[in-house]
Amino acid sequence: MSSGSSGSGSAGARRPRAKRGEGDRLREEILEAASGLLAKTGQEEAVSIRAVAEAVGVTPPSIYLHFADKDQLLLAVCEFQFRQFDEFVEAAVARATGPMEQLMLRGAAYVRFGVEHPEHYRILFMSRPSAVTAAMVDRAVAVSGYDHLVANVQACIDAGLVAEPDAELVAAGLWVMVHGVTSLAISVPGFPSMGIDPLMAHLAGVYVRGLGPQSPSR
Amino acid sequence: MSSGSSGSGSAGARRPRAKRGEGDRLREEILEAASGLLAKTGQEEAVSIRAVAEAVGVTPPSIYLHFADKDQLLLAVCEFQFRQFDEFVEAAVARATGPMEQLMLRGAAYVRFGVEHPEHYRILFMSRPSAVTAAMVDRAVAVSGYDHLVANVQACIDAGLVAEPDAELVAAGLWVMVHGVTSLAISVPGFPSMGIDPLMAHLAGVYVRGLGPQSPSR
DNA sequence: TGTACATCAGTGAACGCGCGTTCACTGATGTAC
DNA sequence: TGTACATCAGTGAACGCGCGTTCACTGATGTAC
Repeated sequence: MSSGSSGSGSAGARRPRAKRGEGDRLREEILEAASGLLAKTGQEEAVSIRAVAEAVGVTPPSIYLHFADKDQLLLAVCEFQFRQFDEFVEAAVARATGPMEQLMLRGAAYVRFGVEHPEHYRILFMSRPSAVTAAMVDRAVAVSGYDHLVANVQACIDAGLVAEPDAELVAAGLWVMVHGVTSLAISVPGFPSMGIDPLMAHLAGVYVRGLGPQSPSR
Repeated sequence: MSSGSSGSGSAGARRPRAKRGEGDRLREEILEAASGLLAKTGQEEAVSIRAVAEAVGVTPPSIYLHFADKDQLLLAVCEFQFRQFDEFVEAAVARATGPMEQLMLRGAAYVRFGVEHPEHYRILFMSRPSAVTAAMVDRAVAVSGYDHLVANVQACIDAGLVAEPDAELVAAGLWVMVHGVTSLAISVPGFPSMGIDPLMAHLAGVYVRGLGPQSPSR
């Protein structure tokens, strides 16, 4: 680490300086490096200004050329993650042939993303709400997953596949289920004992039967 | 803060020294102070050796008379929380007259605890698994909630109230639901838009109908 | 074609801070004779 | 009853560290004349 001389091999090699108009390239590289750090170290605290700078191959003050302070950097990372999450889910859903199949694919993709990128998932849906993130999470949830989910549920209702008429209520319930599976799976070692797929199959079965077109409770 | 002189009023007043045999009293006070800090500040990072010491009214090195290092302190705090959580749920469940009512009360108490003590809940069920906590969470989950839940589900099955014969599977599904509601409620501002009680009622209704004694899917 | 100059991406050294932890110590409490 | 001593709860000062952030700067790239 503190080996002294010229230094080209260490952790992050010094990257070539950007050309005149390409100042924004560093911004993207910073976001990617921060995401990579998150995935690699598995700890949000590992994303420090200094660590990100080193990963990019740049000195800490350079970060401030693109982000006002650490909060703004983390917020941008969060936005970056939301975009990736949304793309992942929409890609998985694209091949569905009907609204119910789409709903199932959506849920499966949601869980898969979370389990495969636990640290990113934590940032998106498990971090403490703070003044700085509140506004953006609010917006991002609206923009990315949630509206798509509500529309998907509404399509199921319109097709007569779901008896409960309140799409928002059903969407909230479905979110609870996929989020519950995902967050327990990445937080509680050994959960679920029977494996994620059997649990998801059980939940989907129960939920579909419980919601299905036979008359609801009242 | 840095007002200088003798200092009796500041944040934590210097507490009287324990009598000869009562060294363990400080240990309890440290755990309570750490829990209090967690609840008051709403941030796990606020629980530093120095902050806890100040809250108790003692100097930082005193902590080391009772805990080998910070990890051991946090682990003990975690244990302390699990005990409180378990007591809370079992107290709420005590008044139930049948296994299904007990199950409902259990779920409601679980969610209530989490919503009322979000930081404690985060520590118990939402923190990153680490080598030091893995063993203890594993044990604590077994000891406190989970076994009780499985037994409760089994009682419902035995009473013919639930058709699915796999108690562990149903218990996992129920945990997913209450955890999903709780953790989204404390992480996503504005969730659920319809309020926790209507959402819980919806989920309970769907789940009970889906699991109920009418024939399961196959 | 050549030179002076503005721009802009990035550097290097330093700041003050709070942290976990260590170490030699102090002084009240209890015990042995 | 009195005195020397062991015990033990806790102190005070200091350590080295990594952090976010700042400031004056450098030197390559492009532009005007």
